[in-house]
Amino acid sequence: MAQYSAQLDEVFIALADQTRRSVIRRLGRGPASVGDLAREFPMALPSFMKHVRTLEGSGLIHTAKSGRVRTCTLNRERLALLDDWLAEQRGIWQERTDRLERFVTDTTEDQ
Amino acid sequence: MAQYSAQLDEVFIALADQTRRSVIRRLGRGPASVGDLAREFPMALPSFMKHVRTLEGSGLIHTAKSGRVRTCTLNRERLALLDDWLAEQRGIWQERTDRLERFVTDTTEDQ
DNA sequence: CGAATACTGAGCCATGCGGCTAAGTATTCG
DNA sequence: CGAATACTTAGCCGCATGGCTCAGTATTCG
Repeated sequence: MAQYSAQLDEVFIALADQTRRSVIRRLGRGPASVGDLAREFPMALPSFMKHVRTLEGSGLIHTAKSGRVRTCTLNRERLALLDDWLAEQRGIWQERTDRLERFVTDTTEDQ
Repeated sequence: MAQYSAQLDEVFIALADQTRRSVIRRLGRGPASVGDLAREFPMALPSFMKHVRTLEGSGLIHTAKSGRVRTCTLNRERLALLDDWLAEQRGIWQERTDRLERFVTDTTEDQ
């Protein structure tokens, strides 16, 4: 569970940057090399590589080197962590709503 | 759209911290004062207040001061930004899957 | 009124992040 | 083989973040 939280940290941190979100969006249309991806952003390659490493570290993408080219692929399953977290939150709210409704019903019945 | 992206930044940044996610979870069960919330975390009040301000800045929570007590309330609608973003991603993947399927179908027909 | 409570503001500090350049390595092409 | 390509490594820089303390303000309670 602490591990789950650390993974969530990494995913949220990875997505808390416009550049990295753009990479995710781009990779949604299919794999691409680091060079191809980098060309779309106004920064030097080493700077861009840091973003790639951050994304890879979070598990949101996978990369593999073949020859001198590193290809990046989206790991769609990883975003399920966000779904899970959102579902957890909604579960908590629902419990509260249920409790409130029970409370209202009960107190109404008592009058 | 650039504004939408800036808002996403703030939401993701706000959620990229264990403490702040815990606050969100806690507020899911109902409003609470800054002091009550802070008591659950091993840090000084001014440090905790920074987290509260970050959350408020992102729009995820709302706070209001009454007397000497500041009460924090969850703003559930704000998490819809995450749903929207996730839906956007899935839309992109779906397009790609559709294209791939069309490609496979077309090339199969040609043989 | 005076003391306790609940923040609030100012400012310090260490660390990390996102950018850069310069130089190095490993493949591939002619 | 030599040049071009595609990263990769190392290291610097400025700023933001997340923690702290200490002192201040505004309410509330006895």
